[in-house]
This record gives sequence, structure tokens and C-alpha cells, in this order.
Amino acid sequence: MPELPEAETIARELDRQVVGCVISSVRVLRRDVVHGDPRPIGRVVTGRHIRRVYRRAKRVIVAFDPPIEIVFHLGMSGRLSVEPSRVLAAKHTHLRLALDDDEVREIRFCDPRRFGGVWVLAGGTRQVGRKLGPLGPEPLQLTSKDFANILDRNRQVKALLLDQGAIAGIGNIYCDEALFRAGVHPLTSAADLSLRQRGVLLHSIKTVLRAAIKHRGSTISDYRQVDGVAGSFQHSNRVYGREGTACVECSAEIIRLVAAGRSTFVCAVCQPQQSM
DNA sequence: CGCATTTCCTGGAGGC
DNA sequence: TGCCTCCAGGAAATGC
Repeated sequence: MPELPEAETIARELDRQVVGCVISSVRVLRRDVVHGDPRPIGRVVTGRHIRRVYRRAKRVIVAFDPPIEIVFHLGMSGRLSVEPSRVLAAKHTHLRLALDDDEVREIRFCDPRRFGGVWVLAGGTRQVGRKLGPLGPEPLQLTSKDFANILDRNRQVKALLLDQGAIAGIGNIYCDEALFRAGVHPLTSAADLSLRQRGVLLHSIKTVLRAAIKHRGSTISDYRQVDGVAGSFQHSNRVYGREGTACVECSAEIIRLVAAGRSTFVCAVCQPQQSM
């Protein structure tokens, strides 16, 4: 499930492969996957060249010249790939952007579960569209002071970390991994965390995200890099998906519970419940 | 306000 | 082998 490190990996690789390319044609295979600008996406981007590809939160953004942006939200099964146009497109490919280059490649957006989507944002107009809600700050750029303020709410810390409007880019996997490394129980009220604990938690979040980017993301089921290769950070997970196994720190059994409606993995010894 | 539940969707896993 | 049910989850909507 693509979170910040997966989106970052895809954005970097896409940028490397397609920056400067011109869109020669567009094929929309599922109309309801494309949102934003009401004009047909083909009319909007054909003939424009790709200025850069970057990431914001869990989104991969292709920026064009003249200025127009296509925002890809990968949901949980979304994939972006660059393939030769002659290669048969995978099932559930919803959008194909042909590149006017020698190899005749195209950018493909494939999303079987369709929790993701594509937003076309016309130049200047920052109307993000109803479905793309407000985003909190990037965790990797957050100061401990700002983070401490974000946590100053009577809310389960896990629910808060997953709230994209509070902090952008953290999903279920890295949330659990960061909480474990910080020794914080996911059901703790954020407001009950000491300043020191908040500092440790931010540090853990940054450490986990940076390490995951280095490993090019976690491939649990669907996620793949632009070239189809899996990421490898799933092998570094200490709690996520490890129910019933021994904690790497203390050998206690990792347990699964539900927090914020999601599967949540904790070591009850390393992450004690705080009394409130 | 906060939190749980439901909804969307497909494919993979497990039961029988 | 095949059919059924359940489960995964990002984010928004709804209900308590």
C-alpha cells in the first residue's frame, strides 16, 4: 500500500525516466478514475512536455510546461509504470500517456481496487477538487516544535498520525513501525505524551521513512516500483504483519489489535499503555 | 469534539 | 477443482 516512501520512490524514478518528454497522445480506459479539470485530459496535456515529477504526501505529481499538473493518488493498489507502448497493458490499466520519444514508451496508471485516482489541475487554479482534501505538513520537514503542537490534541496517537490533514504521508505500516521504535502505544492519547516522547516519536517517524525510501518502499502485496521491481523494506518491519512472532527487542509476542479501524501491531512490553 | 462503523473495489487466502 | 466468505486498506461519510 503506497505511503510516502513508495510514492517518493515512484516519483524519483518517473522523474529520471520521463522528464523532458512530450505527451503525444492519451488514452482513458476508465473515465471515472479521472477527476479535476472538466476538459478531456487528452486535450489538456497532449503536446505539453514534462517539467518534473515530484511527490507530495502519498501523491505522485507530474508537472507540465506550460503549467498543468496531473496528481496521481495510488490508493492501495495503484501503480505507475513506464513501458513500451507495444507491450500489452495490464488488466485494470485506466490511463495511458504516450511519450513522443524514440522508444515509443508510455506512462501507465493501473489500479485494480480503484481506491486511487487521477486529478488534472489546470495551471494557476489551485482548486484541488473535492476529493483531494487538505494536507498537513510533510513529516520529513517537520520541526519538533511544530510536531509537538500537532500532537497537542486529545486523540488516539495512531488516528492522529494517519490523519492526512494533520500530518501528510504516513500510512498504516510506517505508523506502526514508528510507534514501536518510539515505544509508544497506538491507543495513547496524543495529548498525554510528554514533550520528550513527542520528540522521540518524530525522530522515529523520520528514521523509518528515510530507511524505507532507501529500501525503495515496502512490497506487502501490490506495490511495485516504476520498473515492476518490488521494494524491500518489508523485511525490516519489526511489528507490522508480525502477529504471533517474537519481538526483536524483548522476545514478547507481537499482538494485533484494531485502532482507527486498521489492523495494528504492537509489542505490549516495548509499547506500554499509558495511564490517563 | 472524538471515535467506531460503513462504503467503495478486486484479488488472494482459507474453509469445505 | 470450485464455490463461498473474509480480509486487506485510504479516505470520506454517517451515526453515536
